[in-house]
Amino acid sequence: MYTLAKACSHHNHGHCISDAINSARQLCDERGVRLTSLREQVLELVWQSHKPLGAYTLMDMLAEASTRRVAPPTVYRALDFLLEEGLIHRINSLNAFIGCPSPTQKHQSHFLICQNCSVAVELESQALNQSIIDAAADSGFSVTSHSIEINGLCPSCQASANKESK
Amino acid sequence: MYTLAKACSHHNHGHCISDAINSARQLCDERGVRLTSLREQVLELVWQSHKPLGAYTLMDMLAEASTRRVAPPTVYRALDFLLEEGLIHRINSLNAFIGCPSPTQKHQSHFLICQNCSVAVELESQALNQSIIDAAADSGFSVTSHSIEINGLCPSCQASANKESK
DNA sequence: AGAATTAAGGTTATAGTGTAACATAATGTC
DNA sequence: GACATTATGTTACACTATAACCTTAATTCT
Ligand SMILES: [Zn+2]
Ligand SMILES: [Zn+2]
Ligand SMILES: [Zn+2]
Ligand SMILES: [Zn+2]
Repeated sequence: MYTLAKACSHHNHGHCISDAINSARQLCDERGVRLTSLREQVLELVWQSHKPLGAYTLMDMLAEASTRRVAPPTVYRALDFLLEEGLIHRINSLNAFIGCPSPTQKHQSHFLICQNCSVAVELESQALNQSIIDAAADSGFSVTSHSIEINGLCPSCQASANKESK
Repeated sequence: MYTLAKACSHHNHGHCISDAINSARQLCDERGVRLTSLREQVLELVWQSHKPLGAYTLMDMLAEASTRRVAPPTVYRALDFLLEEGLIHRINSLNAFIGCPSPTQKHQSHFLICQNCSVAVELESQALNQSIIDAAADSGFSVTSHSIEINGLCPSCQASANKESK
């Protein structure tokens, strides 16, 4: 799991990409599912940044990279596969997709989303998970999945905002 | 705030509707904003059930009720107003809207959504709110808003499922 | 290896969701 | 009533996602 501080500040992002691709290959191999070149290419495009990207943006990037036209179903099918295998998540409030840094551990989609720089990072909190389970149980609700999307400002954008206001 | 048990079982739903309309009128009056007949009509349609409804469904209901054609911007503008005033919420994972039973108290959008009967009810948990604030603070993230969408089975659908499997 | 089967991707068309831009009507202010 | 403001009507379009059908590639089974 990457920290928010890392994702929204300067870092060697090549490592993020190669780590994601490598663990995806291993994971797919272990599960006996096929990480085809198209799927890998889409995963790599998703990982170009820590910002969620829309399907049509990915489609354009794909078209640009391969000098051939790409139609929506092509990218959506790849995205469906990646979602299914937990290699990416979908941010519902943005209609956008982002790479998962820890696809081997099954987990729910919980995100911090900076409304200034658009960076989104996963939030992992056992206390938060427990709060959800408890709250649902109080209502007699049986939980199968949940998503949390928290909007606000990442540390670097808070710093910029403070400078501005001085 | 309605309980989940009430919303997903038989109850006098007329009360839900009239309560919602009455408090909306009062709230808009106090705030000096106009609950026009169109806005009130959309609010009433949203409250026809405890299930989130899409904008186009509402548009069709509106057209059917008023024997005149209604275009998307008409319903979206009414929905925007109702969202702005906190009279309804948007369920991002469903692209749908649902009435808020407690619009006078400002709060975030936290929902339990039954994947069987589609009923969605708000979840109010101070512990959950605190968990979010704490988890975000740990990352140095400054929160402005958040939404939680929990999918699963409501009590009555759990009961039905148990019967089925016997 | 060759045939049968399955999985993945290509292609076209269309469904579903949401807005921009501009015109008209209603409301509020002086 | 003149004027500014707000709300709604209208048309056209942008963005997001899927259905249906066909072709190609990979896997499986003799
Ligand atoms: Zn990175
Ligand atoms: Zn930021
Ligand atoms: Zn009710
Ligand atoms: Zn149910």
